[in-house]
This record gives sequence, structure tokens and C-alpha cells, in this order.
Amino acid sequence: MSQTKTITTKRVTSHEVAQEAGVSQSTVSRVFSRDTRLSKTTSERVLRVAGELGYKPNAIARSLSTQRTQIIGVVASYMTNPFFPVVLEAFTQRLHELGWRVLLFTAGKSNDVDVLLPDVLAYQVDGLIIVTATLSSQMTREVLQRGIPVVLFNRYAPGSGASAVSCANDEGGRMVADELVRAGHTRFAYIAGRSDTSTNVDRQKGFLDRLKELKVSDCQVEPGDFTYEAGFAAAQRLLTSSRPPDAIFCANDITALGALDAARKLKVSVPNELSVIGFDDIPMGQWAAYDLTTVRQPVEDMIEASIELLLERVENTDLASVLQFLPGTLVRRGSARLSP
Amino acid sequence: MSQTKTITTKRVTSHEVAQEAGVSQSTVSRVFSRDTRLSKTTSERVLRVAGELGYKPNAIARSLSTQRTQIIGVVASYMTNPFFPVVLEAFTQRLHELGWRVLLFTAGKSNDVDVLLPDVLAYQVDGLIIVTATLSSQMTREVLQRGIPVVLFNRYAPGSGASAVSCANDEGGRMVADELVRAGHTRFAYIAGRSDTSTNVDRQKGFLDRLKELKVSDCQVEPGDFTYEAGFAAAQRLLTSSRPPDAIFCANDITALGALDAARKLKVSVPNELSVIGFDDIPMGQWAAYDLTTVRQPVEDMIEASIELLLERVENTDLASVLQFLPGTLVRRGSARLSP
DNA sequence: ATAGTTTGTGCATACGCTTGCAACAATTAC
DNA sequence: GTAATTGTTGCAAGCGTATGCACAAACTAT
Repeated sequence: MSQTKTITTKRVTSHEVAQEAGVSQSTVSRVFSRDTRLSKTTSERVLRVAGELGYKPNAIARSLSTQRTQIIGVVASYMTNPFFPVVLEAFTQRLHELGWRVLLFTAGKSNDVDVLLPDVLAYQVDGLIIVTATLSSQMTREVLQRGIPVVLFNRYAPGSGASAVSCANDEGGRMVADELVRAGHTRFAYIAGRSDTSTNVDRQKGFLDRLKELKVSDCQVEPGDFTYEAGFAAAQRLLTSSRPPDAIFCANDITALGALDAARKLKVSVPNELSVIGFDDIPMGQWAAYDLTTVRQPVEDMIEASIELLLERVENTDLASVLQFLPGTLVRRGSARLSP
Repeated sequence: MSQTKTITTKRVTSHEVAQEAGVSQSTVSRVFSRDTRLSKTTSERVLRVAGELGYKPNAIARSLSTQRTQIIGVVASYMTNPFFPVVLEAFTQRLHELGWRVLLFTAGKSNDVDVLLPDVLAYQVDGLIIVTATLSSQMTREVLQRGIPVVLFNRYAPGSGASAVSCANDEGGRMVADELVRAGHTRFAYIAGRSDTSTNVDRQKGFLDRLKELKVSDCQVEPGDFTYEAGFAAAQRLLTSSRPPDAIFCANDITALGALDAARKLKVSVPNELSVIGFDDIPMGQWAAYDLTTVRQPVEDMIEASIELLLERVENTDLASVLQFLPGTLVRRGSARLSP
């Protein structure tokens, strides 16, 4: 009378597999932990039975037992800046390949990671990657004290105890200054990002410092917040001012795109009358409408380095924190008039 | 001689809190489960002690005990299409507000969710949201059989047993056809997305069906894959053909942006000579350079509906699956010449 | 043949929490 | 005053897996 296999929701446990295969639960466990000393025969039999029953070890139970969740908490937001989604996707994929899972956290409007963190910690994440926002030094200490290593991506906080991987932003800024001056530009502007980020501070400082070194004093700084809208507005202000710049360096690419659109709207010819350079190298920079010259962050390498730093410290909690800066490279496209 | 508080990594458990507070472990547990019948005094004392010791209930242990992880698995990729990051961020945030956590999965190049899923399931997620890619009907059945409800977002698979929330794509396509015809366009084109997605199929079908109903037969269909590059290439082909269209409907916004850039490059005036309409309403459509007319997906409502559908089924596994289609709305901007 | 190894498996406990049930104290009813 | 009721708390048994230790069997070495 068995018309169909009854749709029992009951989960299959290692005990049931053990019983069915005529071995102990520990043996089943060992089969799935790839414990060595196990006879081929039992091992195969267990695997076969497990397959038939549709058994998969319960990661939660395993986590409780091993004191390791294999989960990495990732804090990321600002998804409207195309740089972050791409980074998030790459992190997730790579970590997955390496056998780790990603618990995702998004800082809301408040951008207050400190509020999120207790929830993250409750899930006993083995490590923490912070792609967006910063966390208070107090919170960082608390996390690290629990033995959970933290890696900041694309930002850093020296003395916090958290490791960090970032692009060499100051050098990037200096490089841009060099190139623009060398190509004969004379009136400069910098459209800033949020002033409370190391990213913006360093890019700005590198750019301005290098200009000063090159005896250039003519550089206006417009405030911004890393958005397209800010870039558009700032560029509009600059280009309609009494003394418009002939070169604008933007805190990031999305800001630069805004600046380019402002130039287009004002019929300022790029790159003849105006050079625009961004920072990040997001995919959209390559679009025909923009063809953006920019400083490329070595994203792949940065992610690889972040993961390596993190996992090292998951294995060995005693390792000291490390700040790592990877050099960016100038990508020459059509939005800036540069010497070859 | 105690120079500094020793940095013991040892986690604080409810037992320690219990001991310190002079109560049983169960009492501590009850305090944190907001169990009612508890005297104010003990409750407060426990909370105070817990605070001093920095105790937070271990969510993993709790999950094992309650058979509920409070974790929702989310599958999302294609982060280069700005539509998805925004959706992902919104999902994450909303679920977090409601007390759930998000385990993120990204389908790699292979786009094969079926491979990922066992890993997802091992973590005993309480529910599954699939924003990107589809999973085989066999896999769906397997998941549902384990009592894990699945909601597909922005796609659907009738008969699979998975619930789904999607925009009314066919209606959207019809609406676009209506508007374009009404405004007097005569030569139409559709730049498609990936042909194996319900999203593309329905938008295309709605558009073409409605054109036919309106006795319009002049409509070319160009293949595409939901990317900017595809939109650019397809539009270029169309606009340089012997009989270029005066209206292009694109499978999604990012494709439409590519089409617009192709038009700009070819000096085809928009919207005078050519109308372009997209689908999604991504933030970039509002940019000055594009000012894209498009069909807006009611993302907020769709997300809210998805979550409601999912959580209902987490509570009550017996509920039947539901397909829900929410109407999109036409956002009139400058990229299309339409009647008011 | 005997002692010493190695190999393969089971037993039992731990991981940190939830929760049904029992027990006790405090209250109320009579 | 005793009995019934209510309000608080503790006891103990899970949840599903990992793993140290013990033990039996199968080999080596002598």
C-alpha cells in the first residue's frame, strides 16, 4: 500500500547511519572527518548507507563539538558603490572554495557596526572581515579579546590590533599628481570622499603632498562622500567657478563618473579642456560613455592577502596584527590627457 | 603583581554566569529566552552578572537545542548587475531587523547552485532565498523534502514546489509596447537577456504579444545576456542595419545603458530619433548621462513579500507554495519619447 | 609460541543551550 | 489551622557530532 515514500521531514543523523550500517556512531563520524585509520570496507559501507539515507553531517552540531564554526563574518554595505559588491562576491566565492562559509552583515543607515557585532559574535564566527565601515576601537578590542581575528579591507586602524589590507592610497595619489603635472596641467582640484575614512585621507594627502613637492600650489579641494551625486555637484561647482581646473582627481571612480557627466553637461571637453582621474577601477569605468582613467586597486591580490592574513590568525591566535599595503596601478584611458 | 587583566580567550558560558549569580544554569537560559515566570530580582541580578562577565548566549548551541538556527541561506551572484547588490543589501538588512541571519552563497562561473546547496543545508538553514540562478527541480524537491522552504526572487519555477515572488514581467513588457506604439513609434526592437530565464522570456513575450495585438509586425529581436556589453553590441548592430529601429526595449536596465551609449557613439539622437526603455530601475538610470525611462520593479514590496512568504513557511511547513507577481510601474524619463 | 606492535572500532563524555517536569516557597481560600 | 493554588526555580535529559581512551583483532619480531 506504499504509494509514495512518505515525506518525513526528520533529519538523518549519524546514529541512524551507524545503525543501518552496523557500526558505531563514532565510526560514521570518523568516516566524514576523513579520519585515517579506517578500513576501506567499513568506510565504503558507511558512505553507501549514508548516500542512500541522504545523510549530511550537521555543521551546527559539529561546530559545537569542535569549537569551530568554519564561518567568517563579513561586514559589507554601500552596495550602491559598485566596488563593494564585486569585492563581496569575490570574498564569498574564495572563502567558499577554501571550505568556509560567509555570514553577511550589513550596516544600516546608522552605519553602526558596533550594534551588529554582538549578533555576529553570538554565532561564534571564527573570523571577521570588515569591508565597509569601521568599528570602534573598543569593539575591536573586545572582539580580538575573544580570540576572533579581524581583518579590515580597504581601510585600516593602526593600534587597534586589527590587521588590515589596503591599497597604497597615498602612493596612488602621488602617482596621479606626478602624471597630471608631467602632462602639463596647471589648475588642479580634488573631489574628496568621506573625510572620516583612511581611504580618502590618504588619497588626498598623497595627491596634495606631491603637488606641493612639485611646487604646484593651485589646487582646490571640494568635499564629497564617494557618491556619483557628490562628484557631479562638486565638478559642476568647480567648472562654473571663476577659475575652473584643468585636472580633477576624484576620491573614487563613482565620484569621477559624476564629474565626467557634469563636464559633459557643461560642454567641457574631456580630455582636451579637462582631465579626470578616478580611483578603484570599477567595471563601469570601461564603458564607452566614460572611458575612465583611474588607479586600479589590485583587488584580487588584496582579497587573497586578506584571507591569508585572516586564516593564519584563525589557526594561530597569537600572531601579531599586520598592516599590508598593496600598490595600485594607473590605468590610462581616455578621460585624462597624459604623457605616454 | 597583576599588571593587566590576562587576555584569556575562554568563552563565558551560562554555567559561569549561573555560578556567579548563585542560580542554576537553566535560570540563566530563561533570562535570555525572555521566559516569563521569573522574578524581577533574579532576572536583574543575572543580567547584571552577565553584563560584567560579557556573556552572550551561544547561538550555535542554541540552534542545536532548538532545532532552529535563525539562519536564512541566500544565494546571490552577478554582482556586476547593480540590481542584485541592492536587493541583497535590502534582504540582509530586513532579515537582520527581524532577528534572522544571512548565510551568503555565491554561484561561481559554473552558476551551479546545485553544487552549493549541500553546503548550505549542512548549516541547517531555516529557509532559502534564491535571488540569482535557478536550482534544478530535483534539488528543489530535495530541499523542500527536508522541510526547508524556498523562495525564488525575481524568477519562478511553477510545479517545483518553491514559492516565488517576481515582478509581473509580461505585463511590464505589454505596458512598454503600449506606450511606445501610442507615442507613434513604428520600428521596434527587443534586446534580450539570457533566454533561459523566466525574467527575459516573460518580458519579451509580453512585449511581442502586445505588439502583435496592436497589429505591429516590425520588431527585431537581438540576443543578449543582461550585460552592458551585450546591450552596446546589440544596439550597434541594430542602429547600423539597413532598417534601424526607432524604439528599443531592453531586457534590463544595464543592457539599456549599453544601448544608449551605442546610440551616443553613433550620434543617434535620443529620444528624437530613438527611444530606449529598460527594466528594473537601477540607481544609475537616474544619472544625468542616461536619464533612462524604465519599468520599475517594486523592489521593496517584492522583498517584503518574499520574506513574509518565507517566514510563514518556516513557521508552518505545511503551507502550499505560492507564486506572487507584483506589478511594475513605468518611470518616464528622458530616454524615450512618450505621450504624457 | 609469546610478547610487543599496529590497526580498526566502540564507549562514553563533552560542547552550551533549551525545556518538560518536579519541587519548593509563597500566597490565597476555606 | 489546613488545603489548594500560584509563582519561581532546579534537575536532568536531550540536540548531533567529535574524540580520548580502552580494547580486541591482526600482525610482526623473536
